Amino acid sequence: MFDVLHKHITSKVSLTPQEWEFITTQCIPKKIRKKQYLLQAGDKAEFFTFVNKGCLRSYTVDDAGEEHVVQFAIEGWWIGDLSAFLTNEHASYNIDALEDTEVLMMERDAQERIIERVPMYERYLRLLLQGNYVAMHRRLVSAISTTAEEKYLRMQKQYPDIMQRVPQHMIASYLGLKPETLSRIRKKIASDK
Amino acid sequence: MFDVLHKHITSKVSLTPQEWEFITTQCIPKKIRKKQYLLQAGDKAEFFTFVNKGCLRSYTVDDAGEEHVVQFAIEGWWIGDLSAFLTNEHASYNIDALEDTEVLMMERDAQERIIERVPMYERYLRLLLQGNYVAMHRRLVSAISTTAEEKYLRMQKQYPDIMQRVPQHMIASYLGLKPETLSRIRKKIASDK
DNA sequence: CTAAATCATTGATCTAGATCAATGCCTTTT
DNA sequence: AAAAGGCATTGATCTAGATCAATGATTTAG
Repeated sequence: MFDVLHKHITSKVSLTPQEWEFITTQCIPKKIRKKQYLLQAGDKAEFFTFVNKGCLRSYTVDDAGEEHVVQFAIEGWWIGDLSAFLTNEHASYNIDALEDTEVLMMERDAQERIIERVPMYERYLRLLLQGNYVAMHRRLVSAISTTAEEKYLRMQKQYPDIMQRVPQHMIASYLGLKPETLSRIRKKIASDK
Repeated sequence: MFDVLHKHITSKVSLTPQEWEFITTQCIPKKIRKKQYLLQAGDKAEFFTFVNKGCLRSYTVDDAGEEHVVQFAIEGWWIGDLSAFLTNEHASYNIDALEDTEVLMMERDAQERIIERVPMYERYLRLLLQGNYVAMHRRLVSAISTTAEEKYLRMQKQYPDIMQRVPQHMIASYLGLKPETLSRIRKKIASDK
């Protein structure tokens, strides 16, 4: 149940058995069926979520009603509207399940209780954020300064596992492309080699 | 000399006078003349930099020799190649001064010494990262899902101070646009109202 | 104070990717 | 197993923004 999270945390910091025990008491396990929502825009963003098994995606809906995929999360990833979680505001993203999924949910207060009791947890959070920051930076630079084809190839290289599990039109959305464009790019790449 | 940094840190966490004193011993003040480099791609990224006064920018140069502005930093901002700093690798960004600038430089080891001695500094770093993460997320979503005009208007709204200090073609680069395009957008906006 | 860069603006094209539309292929659902 | 809704693919256009080019304006250097 908690194996994946344990591995994830202890790969970054070390914990005493008591500390780990305490952390597990602060997590709420939950199962989500494919297509169900975990969070909807406008909800209070009371929790952050760790994926044990399965696949989730977060996305925004713009004024024109268009969906934009912000993040995918598979086993071993955290997902949530960090901005709303931190500022205690209403979520501006939706999160739903792309597969039947098992998660651990951690409420804001639980998070804070852990920080109080488990000193190294603060470092874990910092390291987690650092990693995400660096990854997002790469994505941003790629978004601003490369062609559609290059974006696709980079993603292929960086997240081959996700590319295989997720519908193609959602990958297009994640990259800021239209499904038709991605389809043509794939065709071109296939014929190139 | 250290006022700006002191204000910045204590706005997020509280420190004892001794702790603050220790932090100041770990900073290296430096002045940089306009157009000088603070960091060049390929350098070891040994430090992270806090801006006391003035304005810096970080940018990449792509295969075609084109510059892409990644970040601006004015008084009260940190700047550096975080990715390279964390992983102890060579920088992939350049950083140079857009005005005569005063900074405090903190080496990786100094950073770690502070974390050892000043427990709340870890939280400061986490909060700093969180804020940056949220801001970058906004930028990414805007980059992927909005028109050039909207990007410009958003930036105007979010960083009016930077917009006034920085050459227009660098703002274009930051937004992933060409200078000509930004010029036309500005013209259109001016005529709209 | 003058010459030389550097920068913003404007006009005339070009093009990557979007949009519109149609077809067939898988998944779900019944 | 049939029907239906969601997907990927392909073709025919369209368009936002890029590119190329020229002209002033403004900054910088000597």
